[in-house]
Amino acid sequence: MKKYGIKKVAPAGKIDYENELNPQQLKAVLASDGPALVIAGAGSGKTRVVTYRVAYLLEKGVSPEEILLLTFTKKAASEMLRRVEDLVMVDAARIWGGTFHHVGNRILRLHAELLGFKNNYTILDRDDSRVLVDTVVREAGVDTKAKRFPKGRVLLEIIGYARNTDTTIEEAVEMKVPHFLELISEIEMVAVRYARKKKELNYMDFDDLLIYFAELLSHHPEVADKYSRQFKYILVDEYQDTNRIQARIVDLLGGGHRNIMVVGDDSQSIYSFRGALFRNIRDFPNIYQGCRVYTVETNYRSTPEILHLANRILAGREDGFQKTLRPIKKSGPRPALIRTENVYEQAEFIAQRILELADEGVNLGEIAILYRSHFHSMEIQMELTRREIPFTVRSGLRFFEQAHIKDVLSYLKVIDNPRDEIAWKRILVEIPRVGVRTADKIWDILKESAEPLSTISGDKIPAAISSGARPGWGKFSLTIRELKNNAGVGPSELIGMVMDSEYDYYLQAKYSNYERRVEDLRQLANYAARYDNLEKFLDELAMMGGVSTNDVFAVPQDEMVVLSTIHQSKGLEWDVVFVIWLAEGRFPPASSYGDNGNMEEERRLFYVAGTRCREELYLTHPMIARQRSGEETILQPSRFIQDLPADCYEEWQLFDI
DNA sequence: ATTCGGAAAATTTTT
DNA sequence: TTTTCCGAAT
Repeated sequence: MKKYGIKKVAPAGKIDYENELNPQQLKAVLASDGPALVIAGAGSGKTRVVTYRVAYLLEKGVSPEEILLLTFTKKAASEMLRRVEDLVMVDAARIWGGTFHHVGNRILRLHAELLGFKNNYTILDRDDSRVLVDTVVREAGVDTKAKRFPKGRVLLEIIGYARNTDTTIEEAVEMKVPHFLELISEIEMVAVRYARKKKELNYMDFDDLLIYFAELLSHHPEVADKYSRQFKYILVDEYQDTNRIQARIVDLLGGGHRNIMVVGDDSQSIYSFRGALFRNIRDFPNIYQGCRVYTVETNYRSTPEILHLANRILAGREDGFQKTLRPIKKSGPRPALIRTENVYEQAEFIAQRILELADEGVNLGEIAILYRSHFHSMEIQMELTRREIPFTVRSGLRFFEQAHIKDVLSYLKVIDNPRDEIAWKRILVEIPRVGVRTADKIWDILKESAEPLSTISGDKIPAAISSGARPGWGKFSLTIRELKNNAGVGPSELIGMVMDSEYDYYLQAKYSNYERRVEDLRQLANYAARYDNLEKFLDELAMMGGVSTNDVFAVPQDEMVVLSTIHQSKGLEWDVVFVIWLAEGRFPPASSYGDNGNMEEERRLFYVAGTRCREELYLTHPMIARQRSGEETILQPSRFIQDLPADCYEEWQLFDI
């Protein structure tokens, strides 16, 4: 079938900036060249400022590829670029937009040899990284039994924190898990071997995409020069959540021409656990002398009642830029505080209220339930299911992190990169009668081979493994051979081949919900159809861990209540928002107490939660909760609520009818 | 020496 | 729902 592309050729209508922006926004959008900081409070049209700014630059004659737009998620970038295209007749796809990780990857793909990698490196997602760290621990012969040694997950967190904050492993351990300080030398050794192993195997984890990006720019002036010449204008969104490395990257790229505009809100910095420094935004004007500071405070999103509460959350804070959200919307109901007997009553209240709202004509898609930690959503999920209220969960295990998805992707990975140890071992141990030991043996042979995919067919491997494992191996090698012979057909078809292979029997045997998993895989194949290049497909997926099932399936969102962690709700908004589990020990969580905790960040998190809401805000907390031991404890209301003046909310009392 | 099966434990927040 | 740990089975 013939396919048509669309190119806009009509001349762009001139944008009427004065009419479409408020005075504060206008000043920021029309800012002249040079460093600029835009402090944009929640709901103040931050995205609008960024998109109009980009459109303005384009109208001025800046060409799209000269603009670098760094955002917090890939989705935010594409959304902004889409809106730019509505404003100006320019092919916005030519603008470099995405997360630091995306842009880093794009550039590293071209220059990785300069750093001792090959350009076709494989990106490790978090689970891959964990597996590799565990492998390193095993290979290093650390005695994990004598003293309790941190697990892969924990080690990764330590290593990642140290790298993202540019500090030593020792400091990271002291900060995160001080009780492991006595094992510091072993942990340091693991960190070193992990880094070495990644280089040997041509792997980059998420942190590497940032750190090697920065290293590339600082150690190779000719590369830095090339890109800082190319990107004449740099815009960074959510600058309050950048870490030291990211700030350095901005510096290295834009330090010369200084046409850097950073946008953010220091009150919404909620990622310090992964190294974000809200100092970055606070100190920006000092680092960039002559920087102009623009403040955008008019809030278009929320009612005065909600903003009053939001402003009070952060009242008395010393640090940061002074700003007060100024309402423009008409008055609405006061936020409600509901104390419930226990978690079940909390869930029942919310479900009931949602049904009432639906009766009043509120669209379910305009309702969100926000919480601090994913597991806080469990009772709610059960209650909504029981009452057949449709909902979508945007936290917890992500679509691409599910076992069967990762299995099938591993088949594709070994075709794309036959030296991918993690992917090989993952699928090898799924062969009947093959476990870790046999997988090690097979990998040793593959590793030494000049062409691993051809070695699959020889008799070298059957000779090395036990007779029990040979039949399984035979079928497996056939599948690999078939994939290899069709490597050019595109990821979607390859996924189909894996599904038709012996792997299907494995799935049936292993999982009780086989049907649903097969359906997932069909959707994955469906999704893959939009890619014709295997490497690109795998790259995107590795960095899309945060994508939920619904993003992949393109299910219409407007019919479902959204359940989300507050972190994931950043940048989004709903008419009705429930913030749940507002009890001491839950939100703020126990981990935020004490010297190593970060109570101020928790408070900002509460601020983010409240400011997601347009009309009706509900704060709930159970008064009694069952501990894991089975014991019932009385919960204190969250200090965030106790600290609020009483005029911020009204209290509702529940009674049986 | 390995694999496999069942029971127990564990889940902050994420590019 | 998944990882981890341990003893039985091959």
